[in-house]
Amino acid sequence: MVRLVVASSQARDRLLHAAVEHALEHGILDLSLREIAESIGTSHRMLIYHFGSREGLLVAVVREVDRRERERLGTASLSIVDARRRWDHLAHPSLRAQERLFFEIYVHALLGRPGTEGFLDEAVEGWIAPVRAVLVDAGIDEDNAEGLARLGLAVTRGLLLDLLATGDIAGTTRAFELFTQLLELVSEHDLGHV
Amino acid sequence: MVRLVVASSQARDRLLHAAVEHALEHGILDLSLREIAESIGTSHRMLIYHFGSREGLLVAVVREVDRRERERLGTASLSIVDARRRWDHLAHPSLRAQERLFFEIYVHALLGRPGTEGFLDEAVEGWIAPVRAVLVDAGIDEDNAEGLARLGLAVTRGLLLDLLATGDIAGTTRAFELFTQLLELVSEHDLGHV
DNA sequence: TGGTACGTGTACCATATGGTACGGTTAGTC
DNA sequence: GACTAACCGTACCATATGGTACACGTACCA
Repeated sequence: MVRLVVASSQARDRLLHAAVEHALEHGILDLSLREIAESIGTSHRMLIYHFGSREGLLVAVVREVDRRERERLGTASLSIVDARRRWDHLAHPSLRAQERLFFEIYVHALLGRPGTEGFLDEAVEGWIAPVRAVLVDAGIDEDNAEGLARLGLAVTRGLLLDLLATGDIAGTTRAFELFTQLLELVSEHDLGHV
Repeated sequence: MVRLVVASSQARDRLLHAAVEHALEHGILDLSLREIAESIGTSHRMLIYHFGSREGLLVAVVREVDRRERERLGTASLSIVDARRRWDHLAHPSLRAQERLFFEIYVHALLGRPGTEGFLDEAVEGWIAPVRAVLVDAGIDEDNAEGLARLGLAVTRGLLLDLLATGDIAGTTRAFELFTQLLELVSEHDLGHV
């Protein structure tokens, strides 16, 4: 009998967890069923069995990473107040591997590889609306909130890339604080509307 | 006889060009010697011959992409004046594939894969100094120039990622312009020194 | 007790990969 | 013309991969 819909089970969760752990350390790009299985002392046959195929596992891993990222970057953390603590939250050392994997999947999705459908929409568009709302609440001109939300996401991801590359927590924190100070100037000035 | 140092030649350039073209379209992560060779009607044996190994070719491709990126982002384009035209230059449609490949190698390097040594230093640290100089010339406070340079690079790359993901040229352009307007406010206000 | 569905391991297959052995071709040089 | 070295193609090899066939065990239920 062919398994079309994979059921959830404890064993499946264990396999998925191992796959994510493996991806966090070694990347997802050359994800190998045998390596993952070996890391928890089972056979790659199990991964095929529980996820249908390699791509099935890849989809599950992508979804899981996406879920963790969204869980971590709750809208609460997007408030523009207390920038230092917010950046510390975003850039916490224990989350480096997760962030790196996130960007890896991001690029993966840019290349249109199977298993990443919908990832980019969630990663970009899915964040603009909530950030925009937070900005408006913080007193930002509505006409500029959309652009500033986009800008804020870009700054966050750009600086996270910088941090991943250099490990310079002080420099990136300083840059992030500068950005928030710039934002504070917005409420005191008109930016002109394009 | 073993070729330790590969000489430059017309044939080698042709192979490298084909490899870069292939990477621009299909990515560099699962770079296949056979596919590249096939795309110009030769055998993968030639790539091994001219580049020593798969990794040798990968190094050459990375270097070439790095060179193109630096050639394109000359410091001239980093001036903060005429933001609209600068962004149009950065985000020119014909350069999307190149930018995507750049990010791909960036992630590649974050995972510490062979062939990407030195790439991150060039991609981040190598740009901060020139941008910083441009900012100082433009009248930015010296104490803030370093952080703003870092911020500017982050904004540029973050928005390029956004653009690659969404294709929304209008939205990203608007966000970029907002950023330059924020910068203009800097020269009129103290930012506080951390 | 017999049967059925699920879960797991072993062995295997077809394929694709990087790399090598070897032979052939061309161009330059004595 | 003969030798040499660079250049290139064909055939091959060892390996790793995703996927499949099949056998075995367990749990549940009639």
